[in-house]
Amino acid sequence: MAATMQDVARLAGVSAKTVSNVVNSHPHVAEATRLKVQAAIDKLGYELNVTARNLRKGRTGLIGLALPELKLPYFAELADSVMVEAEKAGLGVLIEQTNSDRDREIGVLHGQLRLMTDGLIFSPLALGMDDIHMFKVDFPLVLLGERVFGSANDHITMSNVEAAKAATLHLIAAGCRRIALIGAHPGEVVGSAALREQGYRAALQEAGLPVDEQLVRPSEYWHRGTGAAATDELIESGVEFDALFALNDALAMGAMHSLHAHRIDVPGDVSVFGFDDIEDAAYTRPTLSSVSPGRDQIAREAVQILEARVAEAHAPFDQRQPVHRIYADFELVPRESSRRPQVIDGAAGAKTSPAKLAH
Amino acid sequence: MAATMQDVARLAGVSAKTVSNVVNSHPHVAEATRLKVQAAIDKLGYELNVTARNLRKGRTGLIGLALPELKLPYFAELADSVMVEAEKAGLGVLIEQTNSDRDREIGVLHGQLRLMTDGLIFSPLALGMDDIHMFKVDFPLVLLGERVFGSANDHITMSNVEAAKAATLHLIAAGCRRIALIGAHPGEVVGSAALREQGYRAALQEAGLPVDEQLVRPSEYWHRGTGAAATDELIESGVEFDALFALNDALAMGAMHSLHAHRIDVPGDVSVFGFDDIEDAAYTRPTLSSVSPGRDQIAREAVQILEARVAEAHAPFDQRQPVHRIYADFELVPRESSRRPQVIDGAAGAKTSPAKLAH
DNA sequence: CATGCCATATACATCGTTGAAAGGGTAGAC
DNA sequence: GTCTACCCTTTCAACGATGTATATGGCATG
Repeated sequence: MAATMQDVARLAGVSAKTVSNVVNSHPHVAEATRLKVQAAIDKLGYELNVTARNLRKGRTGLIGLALPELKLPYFAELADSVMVEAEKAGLGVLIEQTNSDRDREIGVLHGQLRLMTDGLIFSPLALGMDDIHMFKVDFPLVLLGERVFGSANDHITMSNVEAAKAATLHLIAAGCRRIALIGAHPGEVVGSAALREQGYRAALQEAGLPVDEQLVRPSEYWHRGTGAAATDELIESGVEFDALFALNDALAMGAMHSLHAHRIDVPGDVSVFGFDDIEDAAYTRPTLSSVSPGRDQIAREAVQILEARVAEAHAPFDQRQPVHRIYADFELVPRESSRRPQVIDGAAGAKTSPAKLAH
Repeated sequence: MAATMQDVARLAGVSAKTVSNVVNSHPHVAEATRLKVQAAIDKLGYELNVTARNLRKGRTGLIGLALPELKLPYFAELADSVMVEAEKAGLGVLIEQTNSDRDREIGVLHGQLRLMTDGLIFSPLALGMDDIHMFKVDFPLVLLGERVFGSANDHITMSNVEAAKAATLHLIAAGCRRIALIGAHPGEVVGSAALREQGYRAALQEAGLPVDEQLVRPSEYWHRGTGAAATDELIESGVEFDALFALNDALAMGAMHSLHAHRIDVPGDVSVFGFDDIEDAAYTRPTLSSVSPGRDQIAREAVQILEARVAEAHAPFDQRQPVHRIYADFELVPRESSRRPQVIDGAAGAKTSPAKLAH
């Protein structure tokens, strides 16, 4: 059986509380006592029982992170960033995958695991504006993404409209005139798809270009396979286009796959722009232009806000911070896939000095 | 303040233990009582305090998963599989990233987070045979990977030698005669690199082909960037080769990037075979042949063994299971990158019916 | 010399739950 | 009518740590 503080105390000839004081580097502990206790700890191989401490303190030192799927590179990278930030704050991260499933997303808010955490960072993909009441919970909750607006939760998102507009304008500046959109969610009002499409339309309008609805291609899921399928359909429909703006990088990668299979050259015949700037983007062929969404900033703010909420959970209501609503900065990262045809030089391109387009 | 069992008990007019019995679906609870208690629970919005239960039960219901980096697709997919398995067993997963850093890997075995878990699944990349004593710990620990053999821990790995041999033989069967190896770790005796290289050499020998040491290219890290760099060097060295066997898919993707930049056609001029069969492999251009390492099986066995160890932790020593040493099955997944030149048809290839080469 | 302060250490209750053991009641067996 | 058996429920004492209040002794202050 593992040793307890009592065991250590007995061996060191002090009280359990003194052992506790040593372990927690309490200020007023005599050096001699500290050494005695430390010796006893080492001898017994004592390890603090964190569960007992948690019970006493009413906190677990863990935060939850609920996201659709770790396999999706964007979320793997987000999880990475969140874990790095959490570690700085001395917190552990309990990850839950929702698979974008409605029931699982609800489960995240009420399940067993939730009870083991002090708070939750949640990136919903299935729950939306209609479910806003579900986010009224009595534990610290920070929402990420674009599914929900106007709830009473802290919320971190990015400037989707502006970012999509900037990406589209970049394609226009490169000479593209018939820019297809891959990954639309028709009928959606909020959500990444709707907002990015909005930015796309705004850019066309600003440039005085018409929107051809045939170029707006829906795709419910944003995976490589669906991106390839949507592009196949677009090509087979016979509609002309000279650029593709994919609403995320996975779609873009699938699209490039499809273009290649149809012997359409990127960027010679068609330029491609993605969204998320996942690490893969620098290694596709050709390298993929994309929008970098400020992942680190999102993770940092999310953890910091959550931490502050956990800390104030036991404070009087009137001392609490107002609800945060944060828009993370973005950057355009142009790479080979969106070069003007005449500028192609075939060189392998890593991230080129990105146009900083701070919000 | 959150309600406790006492509060519920008072409201329902029963004892706290009865509330506990209801919450835990204890067999002998009168239906009337159950309803009374349930009503009180609903009315108060009572939620079980998991920490208190954990303290009482001496278990946390969490397992640790220590891996190098979630951003590496292989580990993201592994984490996914582990979480799915853990959920089936009613366990949560606390992920820690080591970044292949020695101190961090040691920290994983002794840090704060470890104390919050019932056991650990650990895939070390920095610690090796010299550190075998470190794995002698008094909590359930399942090791993954090829860094350590012969320790007294449960250990799950794959048949690296056989898998690498099969992949190399596949290239040979496709007509390749000068097969370069990317990602070697010279001097290493165990570890994925050493074992896979061993399989590579075995295949060449079996086919009666000589090993040209100039074709064995080292690369300490197995990332896309290093794969590209190693391939650049290989090309610039002027050594002839007609195939590349990359020791993981990231290296392979980097290699294909480099080959493309040098206008070398895959598989026309050079065939490429990777290792790990990450999801990306089906979407590279050309699609990447790879070895599928039985990730799901690894995850399943790891969680099941760990769970069994946790369960028997309080059992007498003589009733414990012997140490497990499991070799997961693998499969070859040939795709476009290793087709014989004359067989190329340019079609987009998803996972083609893979040659099952069970171990 | 009395007073108060500070550093140090302790005793005790407590966080919220559950296992063990025991109590009360009803029903069927003899 | 008593006994046994079983169902349902309760009481009590943990699990292992820490906050609060308190005790002790030394030292400085007035």
